[in-house]
Amino acid sequence: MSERLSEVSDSGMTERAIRTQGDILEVATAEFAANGYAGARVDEIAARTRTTKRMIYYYFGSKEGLYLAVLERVYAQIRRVERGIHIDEMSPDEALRTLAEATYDHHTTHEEFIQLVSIENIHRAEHLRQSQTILRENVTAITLLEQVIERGVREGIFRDDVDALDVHMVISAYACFHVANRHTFAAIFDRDMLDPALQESHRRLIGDMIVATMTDRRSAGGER
Amino acid sequence: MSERLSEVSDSGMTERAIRTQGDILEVATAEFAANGYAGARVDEIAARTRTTKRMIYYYFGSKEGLYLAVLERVYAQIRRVERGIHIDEMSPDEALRTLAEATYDHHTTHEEFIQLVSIENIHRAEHLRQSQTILRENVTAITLLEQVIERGVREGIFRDDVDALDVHMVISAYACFHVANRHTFAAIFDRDMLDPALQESHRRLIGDMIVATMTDRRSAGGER
Amino acid sequence: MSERLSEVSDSGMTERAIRTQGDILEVATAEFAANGYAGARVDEIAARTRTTKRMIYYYFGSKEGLYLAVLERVYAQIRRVERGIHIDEMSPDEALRTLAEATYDHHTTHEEFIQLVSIENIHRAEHLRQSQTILRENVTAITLLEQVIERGVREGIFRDDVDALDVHMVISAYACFHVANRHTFAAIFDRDMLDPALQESHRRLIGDMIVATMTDRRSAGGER
Amino acid sequence: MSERLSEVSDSGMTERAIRTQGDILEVATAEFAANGYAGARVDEIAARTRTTKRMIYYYFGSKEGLYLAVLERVYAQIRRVERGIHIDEMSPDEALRTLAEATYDHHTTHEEFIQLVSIENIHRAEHLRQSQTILRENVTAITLLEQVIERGVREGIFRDDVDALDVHMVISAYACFHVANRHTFAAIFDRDMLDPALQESHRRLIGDMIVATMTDRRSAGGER
DNA sequence: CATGAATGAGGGTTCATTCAT
DNA sequence: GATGAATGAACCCTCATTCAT
Repeated sequence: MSERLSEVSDSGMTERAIRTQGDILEVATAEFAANGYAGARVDEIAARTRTTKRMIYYYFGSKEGLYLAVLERVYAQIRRVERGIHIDEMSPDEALRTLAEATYDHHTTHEEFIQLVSIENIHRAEHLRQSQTILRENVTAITLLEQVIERGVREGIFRDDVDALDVHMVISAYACFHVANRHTFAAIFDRDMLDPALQESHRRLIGDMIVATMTDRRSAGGER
Repeated sequence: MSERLSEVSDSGMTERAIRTQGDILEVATAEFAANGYAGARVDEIAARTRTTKRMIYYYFGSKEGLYLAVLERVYAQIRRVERGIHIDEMSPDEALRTLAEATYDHHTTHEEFIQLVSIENIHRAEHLRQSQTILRENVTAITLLEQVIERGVREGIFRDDVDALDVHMVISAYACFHVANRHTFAAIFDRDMLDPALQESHRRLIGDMIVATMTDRRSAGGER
Repeated sequence: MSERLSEVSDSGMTERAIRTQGDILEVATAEFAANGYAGARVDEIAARTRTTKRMIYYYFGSKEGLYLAVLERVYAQIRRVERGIHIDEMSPDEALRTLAEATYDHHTTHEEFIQLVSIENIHRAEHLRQSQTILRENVTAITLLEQVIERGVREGIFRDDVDALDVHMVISAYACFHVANRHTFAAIFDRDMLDPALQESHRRLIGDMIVATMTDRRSAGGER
Repeated sequence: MSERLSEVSDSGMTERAIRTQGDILEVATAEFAANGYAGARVDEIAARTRTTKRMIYYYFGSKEGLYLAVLERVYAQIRRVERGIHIDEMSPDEALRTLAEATYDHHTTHEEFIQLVSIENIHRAEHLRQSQTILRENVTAITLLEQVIERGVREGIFRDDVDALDVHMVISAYACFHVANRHTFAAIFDRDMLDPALQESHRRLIGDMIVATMTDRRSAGGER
């Protein structure tokens, strides 16, 4: 199952098979994201596809197998974005801001990814844990951050008691929240966090926060 | 439906009826939080209760009615926490840190609440929107924040381009993420964000961040 | 599951429930006997019942559960027959003949039982082994035989190198075969072993065989 | 369909085609014997074969066609055994014992044959009846028995009210039972009828029985 | 208030079989 | 001859919900 997506580029499959699978995956991604794992209907997915329900089982074995493939697909996508970021010639704080904004941009434009992550968490990540591919490839997400922070600390402009994983968490939390909690937030406060009018300032805010925090004199070191 | 909980304190119900309802709600909260709306089973809830499935329908009308009552219950709980916070004699930055930590404390100790919020978002808050009680009472959550920020801005120590809702969002995002994305984060990075060993530093970090951001000279207004 | 049938006489069930279950069991017995475990259709069983398919799952949990209940039912029936046999005042050979004929009579008039046993054997008795009730109660089937044979050996009229289980096997084999292999035998040799015209002589033959064998001078002990 | 196997020896087929068919038949025999007709899976058979599912349909037309071919194969095998028995110079009782033991030997060493016969009986021999080959060739199974019994009766040492088909039935019943009911018998009485330690005495027992019965003075003729 | 019995609609899954290449 | 892709019918099972007592 974990290998399916990579096989797509192999020649073990016909053009048509690739298209069919891709078609199913696209529809399934939307359905699972919109209704949760239990709420999604295999029948409904099949109905929105060029093919039949039977093909879903032919290619993915089960509802869970399909869900897993969907998960791998969206995680593969975010990896591609991460690989496209280049921060070699920036100052540490510039780099930090760039990384923060890249995450913000990805998450706010990939609602389905965030929804699937939420769903996965409701299920205690039990499906995610089955995918060695995802686990293996996605740890590297913080490699860039580690390098930047190390440089900032070495140059004496970053506090040294906040590690890369903490920073990643803060950035992810901020970006995720925009999408994941969009609806309850809007219902209660009547503000759509993804309103284009807010985008620029929100995009800047996460950069501000992370840079202000890492370069803050009072917080860093001292009495702690 | 939305009025049911308030009836509890009325005298239209026997002691026993109140206990039965409370019992059902407690079990239902756990079940919905653990499995999502579609994933939760009415049978399972009934089985874990002292009463029978028939009682669930007697008191709550339907699965959706029960879910709504559960939502109202957990939202009522967070309101009680908010009402208990007193920041009148603190400096704006102290107050900000206090509010941030209170949110952090609540969310990290009420996993079920966060899970239910996640679930509600997957369903585009369509249930939440049905409860006037929740909507009416929970907007007030930012009243305190508004006062603090206004004071800080007036005193010239806070930037003025970040409003109370933004600050609330940032704090909520941080606190939510710890619980909501706990499992995927742990699966990929092998770090449990709720690990007691991390609690102190994580608790401080959100205060640091919000204070550093609001008091940062470079970020506020000016050149941008 | 194993306790179901005995519960029937308890008061934990309404009259109606007992009837419903009995109805289902009767139809299911016929269906499984006629089509095998895999070949039987739950839909078909439900259709031939006063109730619906849902009730089958309500009472028996699964196709397998139903099959198991069917198995217990037919095995309970044969136990009742066995308990009704009285041979206390017969001579050993008379008793032997009586027991043989009782088995012959039961098997040839309970086609479904034999078919279910055949089916069970195709599945390596994996269901039977799950029923402690059947296993526990049906070993006693040879108690009578043991007593009779012991008496015959003691009186010196039976050979002593054939034990009760062997005799049981011989009798069962003969009686089973009439029903279990009825169709292939008829197809090839054009003789219906259950033809009423043959019944008398076939009934006597198994008695003849078992008595002749046990009392045969040449076979017993001696030169072997 | 019924003619397929005979084609094998014709030259209308390549070496390879013959091997492929044999391969399929062997696997199919095991699958049908182990799971029954409905329980056997064409996919599974194909998977255990060197060839693909398509080939099964190419050679055998359908699941039923394959099953029929399997049936013909195992019945052809037992015919070969029968043809190998020579009893011309034996006394009637010796010959009888020899035939009984031959059947016992064949059945206890051809579990799949017995299982397939059981399965066929569950389906009321409806497949068997389609194969003229099997029906035509297997009636001859009792020719030898007929001759022996006739001789015994003529010589006055055999009773004359038990015909060859009855004897065949008794012998078959005994031998079949060892294999066909092996599992339920073992489950209930904890004795494996095919235990090598029992083989010798069980092998002798059927001979004893049939000879004792046919030569028994009391049973034959007389008062009946 | 409370309980076991009952239900209809639909959900996931599987099977034998066929098509296109 | 051989292969992967595709299919429709049906199969087992489950769920929220209601009824009778």
